[in-house]
Amino acid sequence: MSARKRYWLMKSEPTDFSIDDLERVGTEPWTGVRNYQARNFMRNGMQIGDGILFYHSNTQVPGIYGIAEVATEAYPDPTQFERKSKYHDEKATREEPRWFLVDVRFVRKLHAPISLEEIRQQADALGEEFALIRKGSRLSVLPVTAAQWKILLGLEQTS
DNA sequence: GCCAACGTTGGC
DNA sequence: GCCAACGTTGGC
Repeated sequence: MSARKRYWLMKSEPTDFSIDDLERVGTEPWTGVRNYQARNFMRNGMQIGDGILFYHSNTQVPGIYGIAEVATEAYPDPTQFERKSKYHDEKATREEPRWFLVDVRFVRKLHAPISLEEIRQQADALGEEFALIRKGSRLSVLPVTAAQWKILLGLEQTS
């Protein structure tokens, strides 16, 4: 018995980890999320097989560059326990981990990226609750409705 | 590089 | 519980 598939958008700086990197490795643990809202989406919301829009931030043309999917249930982010990691959290213990992640699996690259600019032009259709273009929102993991998913991928040029 | 917006920390 | 200080995000 599986619940209905959900959709998400996950941001990454391509200099740190890009859609090409994901294609190369296939599956990647989404380490380093240190925001409670984003953590909660991964820990409480995500299910294996959910769709992910892979977004490049902090780059020449910010936007959606590929599709991925949730590959595992949520589990504790191992980097919180690693003293040498920049993601180390001294308040986290293995008995009571603070940060969770899922593994993300490559599905495909888009034929052409869907730029943030194009996405903004669909603001009315996407609705006010869409966190990507909500003023001031910087969430790196955010939910996407089935309707929004359809609108966004409808912007992909297929030629 | 700038800076607005936001989240977190810590003193009180 | 308040809030100033600080750090981070991320578009531009």
